[in-house]
Amino acid sequence: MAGRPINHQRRQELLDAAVGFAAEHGFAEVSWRTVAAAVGVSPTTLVHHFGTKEQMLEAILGRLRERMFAATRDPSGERPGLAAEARAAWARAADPRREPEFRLFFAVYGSALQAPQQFADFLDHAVTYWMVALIEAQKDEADPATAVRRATLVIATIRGLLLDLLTTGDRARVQETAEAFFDTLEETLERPPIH
Amino acid sequence: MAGRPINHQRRQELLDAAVGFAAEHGFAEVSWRTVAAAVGVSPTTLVHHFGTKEQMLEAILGRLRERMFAATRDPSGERPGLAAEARAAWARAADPRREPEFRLFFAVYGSALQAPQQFADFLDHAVTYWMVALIEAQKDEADPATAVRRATLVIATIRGLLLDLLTTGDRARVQETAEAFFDTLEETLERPPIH
DNA sequence: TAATTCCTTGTACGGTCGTACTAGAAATCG
DNA sequence: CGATTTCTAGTACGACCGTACAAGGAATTA
Repeated sequence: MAGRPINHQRRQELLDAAVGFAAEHGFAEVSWRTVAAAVGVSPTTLVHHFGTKEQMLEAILGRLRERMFAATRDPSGERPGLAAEARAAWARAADPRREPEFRLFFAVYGSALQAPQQFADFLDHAVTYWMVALIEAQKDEADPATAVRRATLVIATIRGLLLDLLTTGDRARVQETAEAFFDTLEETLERPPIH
Repeated sequence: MAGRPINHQRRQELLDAAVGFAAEHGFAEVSWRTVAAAVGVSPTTLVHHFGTKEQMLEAILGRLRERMFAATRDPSGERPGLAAEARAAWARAADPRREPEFRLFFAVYGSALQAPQQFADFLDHAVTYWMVALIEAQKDEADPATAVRRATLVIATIRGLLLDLLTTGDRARVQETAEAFFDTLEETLERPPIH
């Protein structure tokens, strides 16, 4: 009765390859034929696994979002303090090997047409995650309002510095700025203001 | 001898219309035919004024960059203090009416293929401008190194917050964070650290 | 007025795009 | 083995793309 089983792993392989191609050549270059040629399969094979091109783009975006979220989250699950965690997140994101990925991420980020809801959700998740981290960091004086503001500021700063890092040729300038920011963040959290 | 004079104003009109279309529909939708249909002229007319499509895209990017730089700079030329200036820059950039423009700006920002040098230069100009403003703000204790870091941080923060503003549905959260950031920036500049 | 140059338009060509259709090879179950 | 479903590949079709070419109307100078 039942025929050949569906090979889910095969789809993941093709998806990873498609993400790699998109990160390297940009979204504008993504087509059935170009991706197929780069991967080494027939265009029809990609159509068979993804359905339509829009579905393939959504799949690429979804996987890209997963990687971005994994990059900004501490994989160990430990909470050595907010400043340290922010520092680690920066170090992970500022990895030059991730540059093509982040380029593609930001390119899609600004686009109003490419699945904006997905990225809005992604951003909200990031804010929530950091807000929780911030509240846990300063356990006693947990003011939700300032925690949200600080989480928003940390995320925005890291993101803005990453944009700078992708654009400028002076990586050292951005790197030093990031370290200085984390230093002041550490001081602020260790010595909370009186008022 | 001489024939009909070149109408430079006509090109600017078409360019403005093209920028408006690109900001509204995104770069992916820009083609001779689509822009021509939106503007109300023949595709051949656009070809005549811009030459090739790549040149038209460059013209659009150049004009977009001009608007972005004008938006982040104080048109009055006065220097009421860095924090006030940063506040004004934020107010100008966070204008909801500019949202399509900024969307397009960030969409191109991350792209590695679309004239990256232009945007690298743009960023360097912005850093230089803010650095000068910072040094002038704290005239006596002018440390170039920290001035550059602070300029980088201010730019990155504003840019990151703008990205957040374009993505999230909670504008108030971002707005409050921005105001809090400018407050602390003001305090930091008025009361420089001892060390 | 005649010549010259710019502005605008229509048409046509080669190329790439997404997608549908057909068909053979591979793998699983009765 | 035979039936059934998945995987892969080839082909073809209509649509849009950027660009080149030809031609008529508009504006300026000699």
